[in-house]
Amino acid sequence: MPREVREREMLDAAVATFGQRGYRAASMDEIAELAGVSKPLVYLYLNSKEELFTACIRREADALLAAVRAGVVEPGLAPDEQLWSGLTAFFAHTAENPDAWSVLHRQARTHGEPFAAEVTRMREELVSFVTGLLRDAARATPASPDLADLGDRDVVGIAQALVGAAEALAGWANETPDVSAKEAASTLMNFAWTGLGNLMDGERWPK
Amino acid sequence: MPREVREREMLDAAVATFGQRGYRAASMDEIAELAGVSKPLVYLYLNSKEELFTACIRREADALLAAVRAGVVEPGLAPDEQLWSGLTAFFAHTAENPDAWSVLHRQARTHGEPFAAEVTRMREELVSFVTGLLRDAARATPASPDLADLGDRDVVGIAQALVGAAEALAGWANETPDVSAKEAASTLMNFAWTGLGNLMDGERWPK
Amino acid sequence: MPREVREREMLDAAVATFGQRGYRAASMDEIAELAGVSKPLVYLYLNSKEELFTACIRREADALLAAVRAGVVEPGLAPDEQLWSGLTAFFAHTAENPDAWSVLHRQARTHGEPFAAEVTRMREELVSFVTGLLRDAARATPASPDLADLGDRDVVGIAQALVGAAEALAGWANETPDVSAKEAASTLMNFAWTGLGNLMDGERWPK
Amino acid sequence: MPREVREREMLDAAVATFGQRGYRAASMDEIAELAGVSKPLVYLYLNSKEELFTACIRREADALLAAVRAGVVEPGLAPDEQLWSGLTAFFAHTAENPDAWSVLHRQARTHGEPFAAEVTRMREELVSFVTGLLRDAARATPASPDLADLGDRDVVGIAQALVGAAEALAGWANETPDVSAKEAASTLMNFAWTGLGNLMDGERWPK
DNA sequence: GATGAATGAGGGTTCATTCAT
DNA sequence: AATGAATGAACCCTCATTCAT
Repeated sequence: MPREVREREMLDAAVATFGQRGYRAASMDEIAELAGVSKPLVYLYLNSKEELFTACIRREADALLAAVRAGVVEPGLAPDEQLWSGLTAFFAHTAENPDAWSVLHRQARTHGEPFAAEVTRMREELVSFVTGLLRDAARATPASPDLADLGDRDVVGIAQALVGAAEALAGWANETPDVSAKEAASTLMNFAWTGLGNLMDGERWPK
Repeated sequence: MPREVREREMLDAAVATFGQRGYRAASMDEIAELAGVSKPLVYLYLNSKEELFTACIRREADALLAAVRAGVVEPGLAPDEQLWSGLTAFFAHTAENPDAWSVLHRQARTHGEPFAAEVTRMREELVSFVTGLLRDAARATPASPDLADLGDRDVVGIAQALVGAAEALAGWANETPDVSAKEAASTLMNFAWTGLGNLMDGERWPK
Repeated sequence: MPREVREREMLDAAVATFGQRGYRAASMDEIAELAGVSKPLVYLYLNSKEELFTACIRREADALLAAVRAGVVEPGLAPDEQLWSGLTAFFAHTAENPDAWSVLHRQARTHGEPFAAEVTRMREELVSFVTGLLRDAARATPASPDLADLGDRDVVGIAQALVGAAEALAGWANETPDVSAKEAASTLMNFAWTGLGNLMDGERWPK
Repeated sequence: MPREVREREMLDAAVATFGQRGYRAASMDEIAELAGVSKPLVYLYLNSKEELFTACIRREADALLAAVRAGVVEPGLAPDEQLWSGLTAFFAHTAENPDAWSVLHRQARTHGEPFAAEVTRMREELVSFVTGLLRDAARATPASPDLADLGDRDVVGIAQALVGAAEALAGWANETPDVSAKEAASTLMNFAWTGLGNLMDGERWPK
């Protein structure tokens, strides 16, 4: 069997095992067995547990970023609709790849460097993606005094909050039966776009 | 030395060690040494690593809940101001107890049952606390058609999103220099109460 | 059983195993079994294979040096008789501790730093011990133009040769039946003190 | 590429690797890579690690013996000058082939049978070569009562000591900067031919 | 003549846990 | 109330060796 194929199978097995057991609790034995190969082959191809885990993180981070970007490509949409598209793609992807999501959201950030750095990279790309959306939206609103008086730090903070809310909802949606990606995205838009204050007054998203 | 005191010292040492190393990487040896006692004594008082970790989680979850509740007790406040108080207390507590926060937010949820259950319990109490606030607020807004048409699931989802956003901001605030609890709370209120849509239009919290 | 005793037993087992198998081929399992303890206890007391081996080398090097020095203490002897005493003690010690001798002469010098350094230290002490003897002898021979025109390097070289010859004879004596320490020492004195050129002419040591 | 050439390249690589790493630490992977061939080819030609190492030892032992014999062929020389020639050749060869010398002197004798036997064979040939020289020399000294009263065992012991001294000096010369083969040989002749007792009295070799 | 793919076996190290005192 | 001594089990990693092509 060609190396490339085997290597992908190993990564699949590793993501599943790491996602379910955690980095430390996952054993190379279990990963090898799940991949249907012997342990030495895993080492031959991926060198060490650390490199294997890093390779998992990188692959899944790239896949998630790609999924979100792909979900938002339709041009000419209003900013809130773009955001909604991205969120829907995000929730759909995490729901379809729960082990990968566990690796990224839980395991990788819990086991120190050099793993956290990989996820921080992804998170920063998501955050900058969101801040881009927000700034675009602000520019497109003529009456707006822009987001200028919020300051860069506030904007980043808000994006962090949005990503964190999305991540929490992803976990909740995965554990709650029958919550579709669209429903999760709508819930989040209600919360994040409309704002609690206006929800109180009966407003809803989409208006 | 009385048992109760020793036990608290052990839990302190355990929270610090688990928080910094993670559940698996923390060794009973290290915890015992940090607590200044011999390993068999740890076992005598706390039975096993699993029970020790569970005790840590439970103690810190209760402490965090208590801190948030204590931050909100002033009666007669407007709902948004109550929310702001609770968030401020939350951010202050997590900033002052980073190891405890690491145990609750990262470690406990990363290492499967029975630990995740403890955190889920805490999270659900936070969520129900927040939903209570929201429902109270809605009742206090006469013009509101209440939150009724949102459905229970939406309300819970929104609360989950709020808690998730708060958790993400807590992490970000801990890693970013000089972000005070009040600043984090204000950022979150801007995001969560005002809503992104209205931020675009120049609105800010507090109005 | 008290720690000190156990530790000595472990070192005994380790010297035997390292001496017979070599550093790499000796397994911690075998050493532990020969010492009658479990492997973790070996690690608890001696930390690692490397430290264990180093401890063996150090202990045996010190023991050998002490044996040689003890063999030479009689004051007032002529230099050649002092040398003969030291050599006899050396051959007796190596014959009685063949595993220790293997560790020092073969294993330690074959497995790079930091082991070789320990043996180099011992060898240098032996060499400086021998050069001391030689210089004393030269001073005590009034007619001698001293060893001055030999230069320091020649003296060290000669001492190295003597130690090397002794080491080779030790190996040969251990493998050849019924070669006593005294016989080996006498053979070496014939070679080293009398010199081949004079042996040819029928001279012998002692004259 | 013809088999013979490939095989020599493999042995070269193996001698270098074994000499530097030691028998156990050298891996077939590293040897194959250094030889520029795939691992199965090494097995095809040399069957196993053990046989490969044995082949290395045999080749280098023969080369060293040949070098010493070649250094001594000039007929009609005095016995001490013949000995000096042989030693010079020995020191020159070991200095030019440090990896080979490491294999013979250190590695081969440190890793038990069947390797030690190969070196013992070589050593015995050296010893019998030297005893031949000595006996020839004794016969050529009319006044000498021959070496008869030394007994065979003494002669062999003396030859062992000489070879051991030469080996020790070879190691010392390799580690000490700027010690030429001739200098090492002269130092050894001073020691071995003249004898320490006469060095004390100011004698030197050559007289 | 030559190799990419693959593995059984074994070694160093760590750790949660217990027993006798 | 407290500990020094000890271990079974498991984990990461390496390596000599083979097979199909």
